[in-house]
Formats: sequence, C-alpha cells, structure tokens
Amino acid sequence: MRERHTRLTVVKEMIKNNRIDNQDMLLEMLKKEGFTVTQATLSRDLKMLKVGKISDGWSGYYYALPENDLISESEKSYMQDVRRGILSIEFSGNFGVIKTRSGHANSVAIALDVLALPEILGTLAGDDTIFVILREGMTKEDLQESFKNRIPDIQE
Amino acid sequence: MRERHTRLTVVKEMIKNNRIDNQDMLLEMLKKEGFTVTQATLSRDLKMLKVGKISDGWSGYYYALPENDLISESEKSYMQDVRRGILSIEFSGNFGVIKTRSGHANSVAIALDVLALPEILGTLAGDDTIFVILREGMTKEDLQESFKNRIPDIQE
DNA sequence: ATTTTTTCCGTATAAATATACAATAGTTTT
DNA sequence: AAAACTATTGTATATTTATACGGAAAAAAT
Repeated sequence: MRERHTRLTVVKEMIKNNRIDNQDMLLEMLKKEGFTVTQATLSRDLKMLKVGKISDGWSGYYYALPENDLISESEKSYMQDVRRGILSIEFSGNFGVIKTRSGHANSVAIALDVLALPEILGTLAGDDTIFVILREGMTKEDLQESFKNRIPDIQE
Repeated sequence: MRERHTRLTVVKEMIKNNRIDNQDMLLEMLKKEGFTVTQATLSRDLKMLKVGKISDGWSGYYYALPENDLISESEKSYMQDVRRGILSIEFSGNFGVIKTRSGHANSVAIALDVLALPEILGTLAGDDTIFVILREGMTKEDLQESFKNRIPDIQE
C-alpha cells in the first residue's frame, strides 16, 4: 500500500506533459514506470486530481489538469521574475515606485500585469524603475497583503 | 431534419447556463424544449461543440464549453466598452493618447489591458484621456492593425 | 427528373469510465 | 495487544459515452 501519493504525482506529471486520450493509455504508461494498477484505481486517481477531459479542437479529446494547476504553473515563472528583479517598493499616496535590478523593470512590470493584482491599475516601466498606479480605494497595505499571498517569500 | 443547427445553439446555451452532469440530464432538458433526440445524437452534438467535462473542484464533473467560446464571450463585452468609449487615437513616437467620452477612460483602459494587445505595454487612464505606451519595436500601425482585427467596426 | 452525394439521425452495440462491495494493510483508540 | 477505524485497492458490474451500420431526407450534380 502507501503507493497512491507517489503515483498521483506521476500521473499528474504524465497528464501535464503528454496527450493522453484514455485511461488504458495512461495505464500502460504507468506500468512502464513500475506502477501496476487497475483501471478502477486509475479512475479514482483521476477524480482525485480533478482531471478533466477536453476537446483538442479537432476531433478528439484528451485529459487535462484543472485550470488552477496550469495557471499556477505559468504564474510561477512570473513570480520568479518578480522575485528576481525587485529591490524595493515605496509609496506616495496611491502611486508607488518599485526599484528593480538594472534592466529588470520591464519583466517585473509585465509579470505584475499578468498576475493582475486587483490593487494595480497600471504600471510604467523604465530600466530599473517601475511606476505603479493603484486603483482607487486601494492602499499600499492592500497591495502588500496581496503580494504576500501571491509571492510567498518576498521580503518587505 | 434540418434541426441540428438550432439544437446545437440550444445545447450550447444550456451548457453555458446550467450545471449538467451527464447526457441523460441534457436529454431531458432538451425534451422539455421540444427537441426529442437520442443519446447518440446528443453525444455527436457535444463532440461538435467541443464540449469538455471538467471537475467542479469537489466531487463531481460537469460539461463545459471550450475555453475559446467563453473567452470570446467576455471579450465581446470588453470590446463593447472600447467601442462605446473611444473617440480618437493620436500618436507621438511610441506613446499614444486616446481620447474618450468623459468618464469612460477607465473602462476603456481596463478593456485594453484585458484584451492584452501585444503592442501595448501599459496604459494610464484619467477621466477622458488614456496614455498608452507601446512595447519596443511596435508602431502605431501595428496597433491600428491589431485594433481592426480585434474590434471590427471601429472608425479611424 | 434521375442519380449521386451529403447530412442527419436512430438502433444496437462497443468502448470508456465510475462505483458497490469486499478484502487487506495501516493507524488509532482503548 | 485487541478492537475499531481508515485508507487503498481489486473484482465485478453499472453507468456513461462513442460509434458502426443502415436508412431517409435534403442538396448537388448530371
């Protein structure tokens, strides 16, 4: 026993990286990796992972991880951009100035746009400085809170 | 015969507006609307609409329209915002100034952000004016082209 | 107008997926 | 440590979905 957890991780990875049309296909791939289970077990695994089956836009269907799992993947890379580039944030009213490492302002600003934090109305990036405009009603504290939630290990 | 097209429209609407777990459920709903078909036909309809079956994040699964169908729906509303608000666009180098009807700058700017036109780096909205910064390498013409593609009936 | 082709759909059945039930191994409680 | 509970799985089967086949209506071609 006590196999499920590792198997779930493998299954998730397989679904993320391959086009898989049905459970039998997945079953075979698993067997090759040393996980010999039945279709019933796999069906339960997929339900646990909240895997969906979606159209390929043509004539077939394949398994896909839930939106969240995918988004968080691409978000991760943007969060990396932010973490790598950012040096400091200071505010004046509802305007903020972010200092970044030289040349990083653009990538950080793009990342902030993509992350679409509700507090930010827009950004303007130079080479090492980003000008941030908060939405009306939002405060510096709101943004910092939001930051901490979305970008775990950022230091104030 | 010649029923399919109208039925597909109805099915699409039903899937968009209701949580539907399986084809039998949909079959019943259709019957109530006067479309009496078999499960086989419905299965074909769903494939045609590229409907997927995704997790509700809890313990069940339901039908969902493909990403594109949903996005284009929400995009429509943003494009409306742009169409309704915009008055003129003028450029100076890689900066643009969009004049909007009073009070509309914000909604137009948000729409532009959401539409994520590849030419636009960022926007700053006042009350009736939006400041647009183009990404490096992009020209006024690129943006106008992109506009025409995304927002059909806009006049120059 | 007749033939050919295409579209649409039902019936029957195959294929794919989910689950009720029972068994076994691990955990927790007493 | 025995009892009670929980988690994980397989077997068998139920449920759900897809499709092979054939027929009929509509459309296109001749």
